[in-house]
Amino acid sequence: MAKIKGWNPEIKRQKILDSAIQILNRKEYHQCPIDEIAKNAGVAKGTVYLYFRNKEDIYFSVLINLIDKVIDIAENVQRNGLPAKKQLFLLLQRISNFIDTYRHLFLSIQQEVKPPKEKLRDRVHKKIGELIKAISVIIESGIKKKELKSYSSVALATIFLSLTSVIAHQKIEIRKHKIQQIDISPELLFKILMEGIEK
Amino acid sequence: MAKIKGWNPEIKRQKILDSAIQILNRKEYHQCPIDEIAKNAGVAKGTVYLYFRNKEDIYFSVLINLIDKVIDIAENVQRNGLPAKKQLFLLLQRISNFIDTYRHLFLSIQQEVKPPKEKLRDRVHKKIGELIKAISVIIESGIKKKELKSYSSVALATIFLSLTSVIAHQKIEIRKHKIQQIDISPELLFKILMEGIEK
Amino acid sequence: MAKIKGWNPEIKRQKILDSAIQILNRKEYHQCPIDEIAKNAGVAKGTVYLYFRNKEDIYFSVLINLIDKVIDIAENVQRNGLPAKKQLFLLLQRISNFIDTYRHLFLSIQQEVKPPKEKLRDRVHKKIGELIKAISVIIESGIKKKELKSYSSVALATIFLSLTSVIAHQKIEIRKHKIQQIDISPELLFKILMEGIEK
Amino acid sequence: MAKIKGWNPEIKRQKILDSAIQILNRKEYHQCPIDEIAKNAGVAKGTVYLYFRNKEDIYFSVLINLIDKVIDIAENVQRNGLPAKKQLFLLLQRISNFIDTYRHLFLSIQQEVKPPKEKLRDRVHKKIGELIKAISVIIESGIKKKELKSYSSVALATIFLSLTSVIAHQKIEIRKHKIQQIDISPELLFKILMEGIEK
DNA sequence: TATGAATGAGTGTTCATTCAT
DNA sequence: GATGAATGAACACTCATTCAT
Repeated sequence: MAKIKGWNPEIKRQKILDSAIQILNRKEYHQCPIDEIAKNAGVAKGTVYLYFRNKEDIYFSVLINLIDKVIDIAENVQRNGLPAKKQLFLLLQRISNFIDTYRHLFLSIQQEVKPPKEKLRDRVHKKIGELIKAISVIIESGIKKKELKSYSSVALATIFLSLTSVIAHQKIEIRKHKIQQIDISPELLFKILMEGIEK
Repeated sequence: MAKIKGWNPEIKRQKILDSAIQILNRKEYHQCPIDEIAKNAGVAKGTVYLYFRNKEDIYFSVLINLIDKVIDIAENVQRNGLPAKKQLFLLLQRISNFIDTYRHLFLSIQQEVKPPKEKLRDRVHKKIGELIKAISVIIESGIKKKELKSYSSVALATIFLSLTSVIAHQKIEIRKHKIQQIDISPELLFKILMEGIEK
Repeated sequence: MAKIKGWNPEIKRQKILDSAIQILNRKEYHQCPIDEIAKNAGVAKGTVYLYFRNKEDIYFSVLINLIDKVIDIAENVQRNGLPAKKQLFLLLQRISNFIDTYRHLFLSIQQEVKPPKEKLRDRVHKKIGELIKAISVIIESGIKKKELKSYSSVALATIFLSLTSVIAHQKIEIRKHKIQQIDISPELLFKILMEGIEK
Repeated sequence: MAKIKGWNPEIKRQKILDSAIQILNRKEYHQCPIDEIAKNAGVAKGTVYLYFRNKEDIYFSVLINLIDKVIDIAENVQRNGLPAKKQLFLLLQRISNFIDTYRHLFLSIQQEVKPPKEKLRDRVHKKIGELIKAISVIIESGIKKKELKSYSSVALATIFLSLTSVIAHQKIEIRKHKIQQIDISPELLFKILMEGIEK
């Protein structure tokens, strides 16, 4: 299947994707000319179109690539055999680290993506569904082991994910603007999620 | 042709802003030509530039306008003299209703807005700070009255706000794609926020 | 309706159209960048799009504009009250002169125009229908007055029109390549059309 | 991998040419990427460039190939020993059949081909000259045998050829648009060519 | 010979912004 | 102040052609 020597489409595709991730993490979609993504990947503009149908395809592939990474994190955590609560906390920390690198794109994932071609968007929606599934597996087991209250695990996973965006916003504020240092740590977030805020 | 006595630039500005809110709530920023916003407001393209410096100015003014509305909601709730817990629940419900109308723009508020001209963005950040402040007033009083645990009220307000985006996403999913009806109601969200999910 | 002073959309539209006619008469469609048409018309590229939907719209508008001119010729000839035969000969001569200026575009009219958006092409087809109609009016009257054999006037008009392309080819050959000076004059063509070549 | 003995570059060249004929007969020149022609011929894009200098070379080779086929038809007809008139009618019919298959390309032949590199175009012009020569041989003999009036045989051949495009247009109209079924049959065309339309 | 990945010039189109009226 | 015609920078995408393998 693969060419006998040297050339590997997957590698080059990933190279372009990585370049796109860098650029799209810095600037908004419409401020990222394909040309820049290409140059940054060390290829010509035309080459990008050998690996992606169009700009949207790149964008959504980037998002999916990123979600996949988070899914990996979740699955790894889930496999470590610790109690569900510990796993959730670990997951929060790991995602927090992940966000250190992919601040803006991470928020794009959560952000409702407005009306481009439907098919592409659905790819992302499905992926997010997978991510929520992966998180809900952890929660599910927590519920079974009576560690957690028996709410819908999917609902809880959704809420959990949404909380991570608090972290993402924090990091952006802190780094860029040094505004009001509210500092919501993963620890605090986790505590509240577990115990609530009611006295 | 003679101007009627009570001509008021603020009124026209608001007309344009309202038009922009409508359009920007439907489509993505780059798909909303100034021309469309102008026509929709019943004025000519050039007129828009008499009231706004440029397109970004419109966009951020729209966001600020919206945040102002949410601040109003928070302040109204805060003034009604009910217990803090009740107030928070009421606020969640009111924001939920608000989101019914301003789904997409509401998410744009939360979404980190990427690198346009810094000054404009800061206006939005400050406004969000005000909103969080308004919410934290409620929380603060709850803490004082021992209704709530004594975490940083700003931190709690931030988390509270971030939870509302769960609702916004719900509404979009439900309306547009009818995917997995997870149904996270304000009631559920509120319960979890109060009591946590730990058994 | 029209602006009180100075600005007249029809005049500018025609200016662009005239520019397009010049350029498209010299080179093939795909070798005529909008930019060149615009510059040649003394306007900016964007301005062209205020008067035409897109490049195809320009192209077909050019063709229609040209056919209209030929229709005018035919109608003028038809109105002069001469015998049909004389009229046909006059028409052939006038078209021959017309071709002097619009050699290439004239052939484009006759040429089947391949698969662009159907609606636009149909505009041209309808116009050609009108032209054939205008010619057939002359022929019809010739048939009525027993000057001409009673074939279908539309068929004869179609054949007549197709013969003019012989002239167009001639002119191109003569001017450009000076190949075999066959020299098929309108006179010869007309004689053959009238009397046939059979002895 | 070892080349079979009888490998013949001419055969592969023709394969590519045949592929190009198919594609170019369906779509306009600029809508026929070399890639498609190559794929359709079962070779790689690069291979095409081993047999043709560039895309234009392909195009003009296609036209020449086609004209050659028509020349063959004319020469075959000419050799059958029938009276010139019969031969001309036969030729008209055969070309009519030929057009059934090569509608669009046939019109491209007649169509003045605009300013590409001159050398290539001249090849086509020369070929058309040959075709006209082949037709004029028939006409010449008709003139000699007093079947036909003694006009310039080349001129008559040119006119004859131009009449065939009436047929080509017919076929396109009929097949594609079912517009006004004027129906100009080869029979009618031939009758008019022989006897004229004058009463 | 044959391949097909890579290139990048070329171009249609959009749209924020300006400015003469 | 209000208008909307005009502008032209910006950008996505195509595809003929090349060349290393």
